[in-house]
Order: sequence, then structure tokens, then C-alpha cells
Amino acid sequence: MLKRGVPRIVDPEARRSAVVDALFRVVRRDGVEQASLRNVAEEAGLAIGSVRHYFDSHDELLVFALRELEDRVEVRMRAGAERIFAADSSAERRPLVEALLGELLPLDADRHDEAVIWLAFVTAARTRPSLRPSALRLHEGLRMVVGRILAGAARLGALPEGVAVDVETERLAALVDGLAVNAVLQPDRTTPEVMVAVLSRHLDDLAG
Amino acid sequence: MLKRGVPRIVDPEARRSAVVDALFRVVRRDGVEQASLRNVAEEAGLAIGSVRHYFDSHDELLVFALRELEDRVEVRMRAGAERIFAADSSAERRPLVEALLGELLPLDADRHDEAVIWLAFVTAARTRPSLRPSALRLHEGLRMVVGRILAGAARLGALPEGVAVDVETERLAALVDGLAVNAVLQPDRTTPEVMVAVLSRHLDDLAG
DNA sequence: CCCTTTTTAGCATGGCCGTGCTAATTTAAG
DNA sequence: CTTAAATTAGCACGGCCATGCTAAAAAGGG
Repeated sequence: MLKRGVPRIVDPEARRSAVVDALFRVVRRDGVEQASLRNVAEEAGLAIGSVRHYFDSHDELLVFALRELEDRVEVRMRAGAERIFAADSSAERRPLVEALLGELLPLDADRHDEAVIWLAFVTAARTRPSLRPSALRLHEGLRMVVGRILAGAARLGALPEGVAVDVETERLAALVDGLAVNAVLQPDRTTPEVMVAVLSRHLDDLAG
Repeated sequence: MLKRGVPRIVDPEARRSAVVDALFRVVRRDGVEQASLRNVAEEAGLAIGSVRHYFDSHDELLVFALRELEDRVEVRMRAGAERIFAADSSAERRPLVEALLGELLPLDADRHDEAVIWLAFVTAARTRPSLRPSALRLHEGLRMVVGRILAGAARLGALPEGVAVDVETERLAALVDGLAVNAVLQPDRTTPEVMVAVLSRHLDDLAG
């Protein structure tokens, strides 16, 4: 282990992260199809060669970026989910559930941007094999969270008898996805107020 | 009106339609970003010059194609909606409503393809201004249909008292959109059986 | 046969793309 | 200062793109 000259000028992880942030801005503004190395490099204020030093190919950059998006979502999910399972009465849980699912909806500007990027990537994943694993994990992750919440509610007797938890999981997950998609594509029509009202109504409905 | 020589070799409308069909196949297979004039012409078995004779620009082709998609959806909606409003008891209406909304879900191969194309176009519309009018009409069209169905149901007393029809409209529309998006992006997980079960469950829920 | 129009075909230009490649520059340890 | 490694920068190639433009081919009324 004898390196005779090692410049550690900058944390490479931070650089990669900065590039990914620039890519997210481009995707948010102009879509995945405009996220070329050139456009991303310009957005990041770097030369194209610099970007390519951290990512061997365009595809690798996209894959890495989508993983980063995965991480962000997962972190928010984990935090909210732990709070829910810490509460033991269904009365305590209800507002926490609403908060957690609200976390998945584009209710503020930051999460709206995130939803835009999410939709851009998962739709792109349909025709880009390298993105499919991450897209699938995001899909399953939502169902996992929703499924756990509903199973927990059923265990606490917060759901009416005879409710099929698997069907309700798909229903609630599809509803959340649908609201997010609508908010991304028609933000003027699907406002945060509408989304909150719909979600709240659905949870009331589930409680019987 | 004296044209001294008029070759009417082929119905230009039919040609335009054939080009649009080819474009739909390309979009279905590889996404909107691959629907270049070259790829579409090849898929249609025409020279690129021929395609350009019927569509002055690439953008015009995309706009025209999305309008055609609009028309197809609207035709199916109108037929189903008329049948519903012809029925006057809520017991008669229920299966018709389920059929109409089922018409919007990708339950068979043809409608799956149509849903794939629909999602590709409406997401593309986010960053392509020329597609936005059609995308907005599709969005509003669904809400119009769902809103009329629910308002009719309320009039017939098929909904519980105190139900907010506007919120329920958004909820059902978002659910249908969400199911369609999931079926397009993760067809292995969101099967026709799952979609039917979810839709049926939701309609039961609405009836109280 | 002629002539006008539709239709098909193709060329050329300028632009953006990813990527292979080389080289300049910077950094800090020896 | 020297030097190896990390980083930044940039060139060049081949490919695909939309589009302006020209022109060949087909078709049927006169």
C-alpha cells in the first residue's frame, strides 16, 4: 500500500451526488429523454469529461440516479412506518397512517418534483431494461408498506370483518399512485387539497 | 373547379390512418422517444418522404396521433355512457357501470396496448406543449364520465347520504388511472383479475 | 398523347447524441 | 522538486435525427 502521490481534492461520492442532482433537475424540467451527458454536465457546471469520469456510461448514470431516488423514498418510508408500528391503538395510528401516505403524495413543491422525476423514470423503465429492477423495487416497496399498514389495522380490529387485505392493498396502492400521477400530469386539477380529501375519505371508508 | 388531371389513387385519410397505426406500434414497442419519422416510416413500410407528404412535421404527426387516440377512447365512452343512462334502476346500472369502467382498464391485450400508448403520450405531454390540449381533454373526459355516473347514482339514491360527489369522482378517477398505470408498468403484478376485483370492491364500497 | 396533380423517393444540411481516446491540470505524498 | 494518481478538459468519430429541397413516378381527365 504505497501510493506516492494521492490527491483527495474532493469527495468523489459528493461529486457523484452533485451530478445526480443536476440530472434530476434536467429530468424535472425536460424529461428523461433530455438527460444527455451534455445537458447534465452543463446543468452541473462541469465539463462532459468530468461527468464521464464518475460514470462510465450514460446508462450507468441513469441507473445510479434511480437508485438514489429509491433510497430517498425508502428512508422516508422507514421513518414513517416505524412511528406507525410503535403506536398500538388504532386511534393513535390513524393520523400517522395519513401522514405516512401523505408523505408519498406530492403535497409540497419538493415532493412534487420528486414525483415528477419518479414518474419519468418508472415510465422510462418500461423500455429501458437497466432501469427495471429499481422500478420494480419501488413498485413492490409501496405495496409492502401499504400491505403492512392494512394487516396491522386488521390485527387491531380497525377494519370491518371479511375485508380482503390483499385487494385493499392493491386498491390503496393504486389510489396513491393514481393521485400522484394526476398531480404530476395535471397539477392544476389535482391540488394538494383534493389529494388530502380523497385520501382521508378513503381511510374513513376502509374503517367502515 | 376545373382540375384537368386528378389521381385519386388512394384515400389520403386511410394513408394517414395507416401511418398513425404504425406510429402506435412503435410507441407501444419502444416508447414515444423512438417514434421518429424514420422509424415510423419503416414500420409502415413507406419511404420517409411519403410519411412527410401526409404530415408536415414530426410534431404534427404526434399531435394527430394523440387526437386519434382521443377519438377511440371517446367512442367507447359514449357508447357505454348511453347504455347506463338508458337504465333507470340502480340495480340495472351497477353491471353497466362496471362494464364501462372496465372498458377503461387494460383488461385484454388490445386495451393493454392502448393503455401503454396512452401513458406514453400523456407523460410525454408534460414536456411537449403541443400535446397538452389532447392530454387535458383525456384527463377531463374521464372525470366527466365518472362524475356523471356518480351524480346519476346519487340521484337514484344509490349512494349513502352525505357523500361528496366531487371527492368521490376524483377518488374513482384516480383509482382507475392508478390501476391502468400499474398494469402498464408492472403487468405481471397488476393482472386483469386484480383490477376487476379492486374495481368491484370499490363500487361495493361506494354503494355503502 | 398531354398535362396537372398526387404521391413517392431521395439527397444534403446542420444538430445532438454516446463514447473511445488523448492530453492537460491539479493534488499531495515521497 | 519529483512523481504517480485523480481529475478535468476536449477532440473526433459514427450514428440518428428533423427538415428544406428537388425530382422521379404514377394517375386519370382533357
